[in-house]
Amino acid sequence: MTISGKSAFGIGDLAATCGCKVETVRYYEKTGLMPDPPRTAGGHRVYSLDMKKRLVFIRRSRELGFTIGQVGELLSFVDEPDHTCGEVRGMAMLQARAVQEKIDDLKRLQKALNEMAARCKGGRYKVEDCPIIDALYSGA
Amino acid sequence: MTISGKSAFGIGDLAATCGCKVETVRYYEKTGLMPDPPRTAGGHRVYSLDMKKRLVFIRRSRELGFTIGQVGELLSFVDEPDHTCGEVRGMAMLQARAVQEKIDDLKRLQKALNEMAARCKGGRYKVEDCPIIDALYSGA
DNA sequence: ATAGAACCTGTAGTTACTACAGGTTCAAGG
DNA sequence: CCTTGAACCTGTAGTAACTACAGGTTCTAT
Repeated sequence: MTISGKSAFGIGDLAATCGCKVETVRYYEKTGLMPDPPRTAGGHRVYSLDMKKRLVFIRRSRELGFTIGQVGELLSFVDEPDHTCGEVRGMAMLQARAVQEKIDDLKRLQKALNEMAARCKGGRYKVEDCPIIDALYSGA
Repeated sequence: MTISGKSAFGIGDLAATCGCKVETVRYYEKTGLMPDPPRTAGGHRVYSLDMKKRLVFIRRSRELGFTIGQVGELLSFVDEPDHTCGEVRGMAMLQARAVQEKIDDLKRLQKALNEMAARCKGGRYKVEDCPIIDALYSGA
């Protein structure tokens, strides 16, 4: 709290406000996503608002399905703004398409689950007729 | 190929037609998702069409984001048809609720991705002006 | 001044695979 | 029938992205 006159906080506060674990922050540091922060005399990490922003960006990107490597790519756009907006957009759209596919698959599975629940009222079903299996088997 | 007069194949063919690795099939066997298959005199695994169906189901379920444990639950519907109707129905509906939650999460993610991608025309803007980066970066 | 919360490093565990290493079996050609 | 090389076997170790200790130090509040 005394390295900078401005807002500065420890790793615990940083993690808490960003909704992740302290260990995760250190992990991001080890993998290079987060830079080595300044330390107190005793060795405690001290973070600035910019670092908090960066961690928020990393966490949200991860939630959106980007890998650590992809987040690193995105951050390289920030750290070295030599790339176009289109490159970043391309990554997001690729991710959006994958997400849509997951949604479609899940909808089919849910339909099958509901069908099966309905069929269970009657009595026994055979494996060959199982609508769950069938829902996911189509395509191979 | 000679254990049964019907269609039977080795682990390599099974994996290939299901789009996964041989090691993955053995891993599923180790974790109990796939049953121990019959073997040739020399110890090679021999698979039937039913086993292929099961593996396809597992792979697709995993792609949908179910954990190994959850896939096991889903498969228990197939493996243990001696459950009472109420039991099976309850489990199916529980799974359906989990599926719905997944769908909701994914829809939320996709909305965010699409919104952000839409705001970015994909042109030659520099990254400082990229709305995707901006949207994620200024989240908190 | 001191209790105890928060921090430090480092290692090991988790999930769901994936990649060898070193040896055995199978199926096809000669 | 015999050989050869692809495919198989077991078992261990590595990967991503965390997560959880263990054992020790620092910070903060009373």
